[in-house]
Amino acid sequence: MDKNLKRMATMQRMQVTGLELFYKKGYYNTSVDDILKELSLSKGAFYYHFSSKEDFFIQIVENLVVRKIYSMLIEPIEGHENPLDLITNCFEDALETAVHNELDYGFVLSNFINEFNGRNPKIMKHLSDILKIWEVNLVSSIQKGKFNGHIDRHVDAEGVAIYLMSSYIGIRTLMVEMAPSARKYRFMTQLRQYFKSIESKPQTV
Amino acid sequence: MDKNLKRMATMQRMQVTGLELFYKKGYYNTSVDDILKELSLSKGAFYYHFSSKEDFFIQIVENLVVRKIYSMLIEPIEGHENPLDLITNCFEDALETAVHNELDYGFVLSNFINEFNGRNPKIMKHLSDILKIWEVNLVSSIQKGKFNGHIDRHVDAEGVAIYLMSSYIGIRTLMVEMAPSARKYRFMTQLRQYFKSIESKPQTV
DNA sequence: AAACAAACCGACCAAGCGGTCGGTTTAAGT
DNA sequence: ACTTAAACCGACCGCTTGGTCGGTTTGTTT
Repeated sequence: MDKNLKRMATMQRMQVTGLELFYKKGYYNTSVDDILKELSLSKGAFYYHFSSKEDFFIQIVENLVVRKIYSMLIEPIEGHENPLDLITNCFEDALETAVHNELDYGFVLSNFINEFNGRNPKIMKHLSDILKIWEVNLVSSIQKGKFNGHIDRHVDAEGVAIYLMSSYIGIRTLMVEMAPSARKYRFMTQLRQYFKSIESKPQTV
Repeated sequence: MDKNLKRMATMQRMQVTGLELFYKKGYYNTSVDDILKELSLSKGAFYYHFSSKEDFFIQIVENLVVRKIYSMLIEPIEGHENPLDLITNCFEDALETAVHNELDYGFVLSNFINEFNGRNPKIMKHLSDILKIWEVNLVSSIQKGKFNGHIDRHVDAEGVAIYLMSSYIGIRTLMVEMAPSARKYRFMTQLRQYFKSIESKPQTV
């Protein structure tokens, strides 16, 4: 596509373009030829590097999707500040990125989970693992917040994590469907409202 | 399948089976022949009743999906009681149904939105319409709650609706992926926490 | 029983799919 | 210059897909 991508190893280029198209059109609705056409490469090149379409996809998940989730949703909440602020900013940034991406097709991870759920257990396993990592990091962040006095000691960290993940997955679906900017704003306002209700109350004991 | 379904009009049977398979395996991953095999019918019968696979799907959405959303998510919140209670019970029931369905593949509507988003605008329009109906009903329910003194006058009804829809869509995705019962419980607990934060405070003026 | 249309059958088609394979190009080592 | 192997090409295979169509069955009307 670009001149500076010319030197990128063929395998890498295939994976990047593969993720682009799988994300845009879905796995089953994207053929190997679609990807190869985009890169002016042949079937031979593809099956020289990957043993199957499924294997190709799993490598994409392991390499590119994992990294995306880390940089967008995990690393931003890893500081020592108030977790509620970190999460608020993290979501704010992630959603803002989606708003400004005119070719947004939703949350990569939940899109794929939806597509493979009950259809391909092998791939589902890989996607579930990523989800688990996100969950674990959210939980430990919230627990840290409880310990540091930012979050009410009585709240269930697991519960908060599930609730946050749910709402994020959902808003990303809704933003794709219509009025992303307005929906993002409304979502963030309610998120702050919810956070206010679980932050530690000053008059404790 | 069942003896008592034998009298069901062929068109209806096709739609019911079609929805079953589309929901289970996805639209693109389900062939017309898959549906016909299940019913022991032929291509001729299918294309006598429907002009294309797409047309078939749209009729399924208009007939069956709409009704499902109405009975599961809209009618249960139509009473005159406290909307926060109505919505809580509505979500509780909807999620409990999912928990007890061992063959659960997530929220029909969001699954299809994910599959068709950016790929088939015509179908997307029909799905968006249903989402809009849900949103409108949630908003009016919440506004009623504000008027009747159940919900704090300062909350943004649109915002609450979007937040509720987001979280519901998300938790359905998460429940499909793992531990549905535990996740449902945690979700409902946090939902109640959130609702506590937007209910009308007794000491108002 | 003749007529007729609605409902249904199933062989068929072109196109597209994932995957294979014998052969060619490219580039580095000697 | 020769060898060797990695990288790549593209014709090809078997199979499935959505969709077509000439023909048969079924049920109702007269």
